[in-house]
Amino acid sequence: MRAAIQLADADGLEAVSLRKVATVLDVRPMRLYGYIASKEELLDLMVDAAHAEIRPVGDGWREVLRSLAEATRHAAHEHEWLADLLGGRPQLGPHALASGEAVVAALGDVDVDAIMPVVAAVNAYVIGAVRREIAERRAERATGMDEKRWQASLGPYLERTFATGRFPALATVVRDAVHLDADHTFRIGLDFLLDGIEARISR
Amino acid sequence: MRAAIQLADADGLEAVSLRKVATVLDVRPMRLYGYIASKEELLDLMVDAAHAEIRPVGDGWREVLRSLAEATRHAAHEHEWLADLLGGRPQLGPHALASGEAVVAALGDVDVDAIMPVVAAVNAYVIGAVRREIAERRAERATGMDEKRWQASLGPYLERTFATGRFPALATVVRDAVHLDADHTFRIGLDFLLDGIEARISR
DNA sequence: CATCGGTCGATACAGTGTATCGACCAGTAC
DNA sequence: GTACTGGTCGATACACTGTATCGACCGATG
Repeated sequence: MRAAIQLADADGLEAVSLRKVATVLDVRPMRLYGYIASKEELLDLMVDAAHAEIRPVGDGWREVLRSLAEATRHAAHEHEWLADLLGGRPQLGPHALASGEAVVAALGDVDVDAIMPVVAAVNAYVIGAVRREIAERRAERATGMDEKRWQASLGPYLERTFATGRFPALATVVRDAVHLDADHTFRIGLDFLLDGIEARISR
Repeated sequence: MRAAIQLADADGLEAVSLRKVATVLDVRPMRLYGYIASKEELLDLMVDAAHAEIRPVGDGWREVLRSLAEATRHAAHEHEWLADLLGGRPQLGPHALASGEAVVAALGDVDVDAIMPVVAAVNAYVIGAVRREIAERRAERATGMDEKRWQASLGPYLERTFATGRFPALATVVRDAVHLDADHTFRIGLDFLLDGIEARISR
């Protein structure tokens, strides 16, 4: 599992094959089936291992939920393959449950029936936001490693598309509105959600 | 592309191979490369085609955003493979842009600089919520097609895990709190988010 | 009718996850 | 010390993947 994470960190998720993992461990491929039942199980183990790095901290439900979100995002920045896996299968491994336990424990002052929807909503937002962010980051990297070539490559396409006049409102926003960086976008969306939660649970 | 969607609807995303698509079309595999550059491009086309079914409607920003969310979720229910692809790559195809245009156009009464973060936040929530929901649905289906066997298979594992006493808060919530169905969970999270947005943009 | 140019797709390649089953070896009985 | 037996392990094989290559073919041109 550690070997698989090593491979995924270095060359992405598609670089993880049972043969390569076995090679890293200096073992024959079929040996791995003594420990895992399938490749999917290996991926599940990788995700659970990543959850070990997600330790929400803070006082009060809002701080803890914000911490959970930031920690998850941070983990996905260190292990971009997490963005591909998060939310793809139910997470019931020990480390994932431990994260959940820490969060739920910190929500002691919240109505019991409200806890699950609140945590589910924050998790959903984080999963989606991280996926979008990593996807964009990869697309930028694919078009030449720096932002200049990215704009040079995307710009013309969008220019042409907007020039057709089929997306006037979109064109206006893209051209006129200030563009926030990834950090701000993530935090603003998270604030929307936490504000909404606060309004409802204190009702 | 339509052939690929047919295959994915029937047997899931991993059933989509260029050979099978070519067979459906009664064509030799390499012929496909006259229309697409790679399999990834085919997947992008599938996602954009799915966006054609996502047409937000309604009056006012809140109704339109809710409609966008529900329509996306509905599309993912009809095409479960969407859950695997959504958010995985930037969506710049014509139908995806058309969805964006419809949404942005309906947000005319919102401050220009607020539009992008708001739409991004709603999209992020929807992507994550849909992924989680579909993942759970698949897990249920994998353990015997009906809810009874699902609980019979998951229950013992969770019982055993909670019996260790390592996750007391989690155990309490899972045992004592009312369990919402997928529809309610989705809508409650969406309401949190829209409430939070409303509070900020009318400030 | 001959030649040329360009297109098309059969073949090949380097991989993938995993089922199968023969080889091997520790432990036992004599 | 030797013969046998049971069970484990992993080499081999299979069915499949996405896609590069390049020879064959065919329509158009001289």
